[in-house]
Amino acid sequence: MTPTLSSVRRLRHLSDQVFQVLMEHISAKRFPPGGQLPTEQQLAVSFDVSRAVVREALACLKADGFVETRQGSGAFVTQKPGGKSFKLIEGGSAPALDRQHIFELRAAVEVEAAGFAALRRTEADLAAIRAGLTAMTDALRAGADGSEADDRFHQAIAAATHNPHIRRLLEFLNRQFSDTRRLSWMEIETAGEPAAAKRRNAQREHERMFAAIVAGDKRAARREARQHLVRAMRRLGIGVDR
Amino acid sequence: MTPTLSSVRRLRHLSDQVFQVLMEHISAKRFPPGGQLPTEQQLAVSFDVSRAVVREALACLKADGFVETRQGSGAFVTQKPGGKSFKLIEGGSAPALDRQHIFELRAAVEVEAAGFAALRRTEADLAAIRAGLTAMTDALRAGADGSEADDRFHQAIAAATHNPHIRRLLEFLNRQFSDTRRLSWMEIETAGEPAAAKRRNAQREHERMFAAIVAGDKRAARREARQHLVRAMRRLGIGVDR
DNA sequence: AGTCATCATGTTGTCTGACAACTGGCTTCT
DNA sequence: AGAAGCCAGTTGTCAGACAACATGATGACT
Repeated sequence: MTPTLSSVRRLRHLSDQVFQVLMEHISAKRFPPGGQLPTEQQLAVSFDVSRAVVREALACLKADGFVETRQGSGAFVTQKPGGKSFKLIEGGSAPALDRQHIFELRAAVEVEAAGFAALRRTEADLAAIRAGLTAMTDALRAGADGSEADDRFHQAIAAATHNPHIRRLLEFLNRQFSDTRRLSWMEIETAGEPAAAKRRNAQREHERMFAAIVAGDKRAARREARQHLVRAMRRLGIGVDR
Repeated sequence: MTPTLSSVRRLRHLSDQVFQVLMEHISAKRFPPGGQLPTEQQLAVSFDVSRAVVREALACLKADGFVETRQGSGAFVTQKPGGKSFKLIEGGSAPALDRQHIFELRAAVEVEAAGFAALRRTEADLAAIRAGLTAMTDALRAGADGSEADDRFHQAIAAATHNPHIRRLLEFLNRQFSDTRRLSWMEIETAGEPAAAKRRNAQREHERMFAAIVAGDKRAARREARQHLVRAMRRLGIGVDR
């Protein structure tokens, strides 16, 4: 029951702790890029855990692209660590997951996505976007939660860019955002009386975005998307720099 | 030497194969979100591998946020799979890593980054950007490879946004891009005679971006950044939709 | 002496078996 | 009926062993 004991055995999974410590060492360049790590045996005795735990931690590091192993040779830090995956919450050190900064990134991509959608949309794309739009209208009329329809609308636009990376990044950011966004809608629901009015405004902005995309007007699509997102930030109570 | 043999044992590591198959099943929603996976034992006998291999594959899936395990209960698919990390090369199925689409994404973020940098840059930020600029000039004058200075210039702008997510995403995209970009510079070196002229043009665009950021003119910064990136795409021989 | 095959050693990859920690449902006792 | 405790099942961890592979040293042959 010594207090120092808890510092080692507190986190549920040993492999998580090993992962975190190794990640920290790599981030601090205590293990320099391209350098070789200690052997699994050495790490195991060093951390006082079994080799299986070390291997699991290394597997996570490999998955994130911080380490690569060569059978018979050893484990090495990647020249450009972290080159395989992008995470909002960097391993261990959480930068607060602030809504404003994430939303700014989302807006940057979404504005451009609207522009590309205007250029490249097919008839099928337009149909999908329209479907999201009408679903939103129906939800609004029924007084239901329109967030799902909102998702579909934006996802359809992302798909219309025909750029898989833009589409997948927006999916990723929305996934990270959905929890807080649900919460925000609830806040609006409870706190703000003119919730319905806000939604009607959002819907009007959606329609203007859609019109620009239908017209194939890239600049207008970007402008409308930007306006929609800026206003959405205001509606969600997120600070916005213009 | 039978051909069927290769289909099973071609990927070096068994855990990679298991990871890929499981990932495929999850992507195809054969294992639905929120659903429970078979036990490690069952997976082991099903894949005809040891439980250690299965555990390593599951560790990768956990690291990417597709699966979460509850000790004593089992392993479950996340409600929103893939919510923890964004990768350009989706697990196994490589979407060709096409330069155009990645560059489009990079441009979207970098244009917005220039805008935020114009709004938020401190004196230290301006000094860092200027340092990258002068380094580029020196490299250009010395006839050296200016790609490193170019990196520093763009990274300094990304840092000036004071938005860690935008900065880190640009770092990530540049890391993915650096290999192909180095190649592209070489192509320019060999194929195009007016390589020096192209670099001078790029440098002029950089200076205009910098001037807009110094002036704190968000719209001008965005405009110059967009123009720079569009022209960079042309210089690199990447198709560009305007 | 120089070159090449061979081997010894060390490292990662995989297998096997076992036990600890924990969960959830079931039984059993009051 | 309600609550306590037990029990099978599952993940987490440990230990030891062997296979696959890489690398440098050793030795044989030209």
